[in-house]
Amino acid sequence: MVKAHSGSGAHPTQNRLLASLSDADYQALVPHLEVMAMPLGLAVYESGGLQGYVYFPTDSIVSLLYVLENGASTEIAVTGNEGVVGISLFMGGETTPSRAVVQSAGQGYRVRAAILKKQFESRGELQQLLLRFTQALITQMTQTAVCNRHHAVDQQLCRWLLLMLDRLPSNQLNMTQELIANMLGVRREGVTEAAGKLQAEGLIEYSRGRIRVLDRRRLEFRVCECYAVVKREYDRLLGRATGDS
Amino acid sequence: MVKAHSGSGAHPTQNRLLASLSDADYQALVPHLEVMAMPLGLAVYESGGLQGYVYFPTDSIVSLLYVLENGASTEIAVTGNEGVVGISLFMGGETTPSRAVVQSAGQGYRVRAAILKKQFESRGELQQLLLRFTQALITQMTQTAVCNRHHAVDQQLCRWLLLMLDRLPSNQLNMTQELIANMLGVRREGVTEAAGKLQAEGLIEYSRGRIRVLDRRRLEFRVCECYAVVKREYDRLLGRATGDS
DNA sequence: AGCCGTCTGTGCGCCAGCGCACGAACGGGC
DNA sequence: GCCCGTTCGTGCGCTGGCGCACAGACGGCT
Repeated sequence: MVKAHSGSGAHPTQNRLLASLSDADYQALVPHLEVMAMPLGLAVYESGGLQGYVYFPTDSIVSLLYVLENGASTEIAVTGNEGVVGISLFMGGETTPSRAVVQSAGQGYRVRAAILKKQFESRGELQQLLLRFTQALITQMTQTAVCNRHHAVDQQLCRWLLLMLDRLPSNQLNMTQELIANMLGVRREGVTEAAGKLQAEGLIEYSRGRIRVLDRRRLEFRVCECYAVVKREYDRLLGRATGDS
Repeated sequence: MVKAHSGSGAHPTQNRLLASLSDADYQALVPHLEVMAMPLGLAVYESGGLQGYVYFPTDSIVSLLYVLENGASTEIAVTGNEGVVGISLFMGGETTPSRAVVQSAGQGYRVRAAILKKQFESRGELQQLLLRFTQALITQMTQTAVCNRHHAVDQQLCRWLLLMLDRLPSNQLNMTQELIANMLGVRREGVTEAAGKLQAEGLIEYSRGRIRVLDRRRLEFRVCECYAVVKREYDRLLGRATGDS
């Protein structure tokens, strides 16, 4: 059952949430962690569907997104190695009306929901950690709502790029403009235009689904306030981040 | 200390969250509840501010809203007698970067955060209830984000009216178009136009900050899917609602 | 080398919502 | 009953993003 040390040297502490557990909580959870490949596009949860696992990304990134009846979609939040996917499984609702899709391929760990839930209910510290993460996630969601309403596409793109970058080992992300458009809930052409601006300014460089961030500093200068608000809350609630400015 | 029976016959069970507590939890909490007037515009929480109380509205309604640096604002979610205001106080973060403002005057109860938190940590059932409520709130927030992005102002107005209606004893709400505009994060003129449409269709009737809903059924027919999604989640997670179609 | 599917750039017309600037209508206070 | 502040209606021009349509450009595959 202990499969925590297989594959390419993956280790549970690569997920910062797991890493900040107390020794007791950590030891209790580790035997139930399974390493898992998270390929691009994998739907970790479906809207309203019952899934039995909770996921801890290490070098992968998962988007929570909502798909409308007419097919239009919007990303609600994004989770990488700083968090956990599937909060509804310990919040008591079992499911949510949104999807969770792997946006950046990599690895992660998963635990059976029942096991995590049991530990959630018994161990105070694990619970507090998960709840604080949930609150951070809420901040990200609300800020997304506000940003959707008030800010222009190119600023939203900046925000999104920085969110991804914070959760990525390198400064390169594999993502077509079409996909980004789905995330931001805008037209693909809108992304082309916004990305064109950023490229012209020398902030990024991309071709055919491969984006490299050249100047993170200036990206942070160009982004709307929303990014900093979210970042600050994550740092405050979960401790200082790594891939940082 | 027992101030639960003062004023105009207010009773804790008028808040549905309190009403659905087990007898033990309820009895433990009641001595610490204080009746409280919730006048229009009262800022129950300020962004980032430390407030010592958690609030349970009875016939009042509180908006969670986010104010941008330039003064523009957007409502994130709305809470009435079905819930509680101040989740960050038991989620572990103590505060959030958003405001909470009374949108519809009335009464409510408040408890010192420390007391609620203690019971949250000891009593399993109270905790589960609050967490399920939190998840419902998250659904409302995400749906707001999506609706902001994809739906027209008049549909959003329908959604908003229905949300308020569900939390109000009557079919009348006191709210200027200016205020509604702040909530929806749009121009006042946009609300004038949208409200004009609804009035022309005979769905509502309003004058000088007083809106009466004449035909709730048709309002539900006109609203976007977002309302039903949220409603369904609230019903699923918190039990069947009252002010219902 | 050549092909073909994917990805990106661009150019329309269109419309919703914005920002601004008034004017009208209502209603409470003296 | 009058006045004045609040609330609501309306008419601009402007812009950002949408929907559509098509052309170039890159890259993997045979």
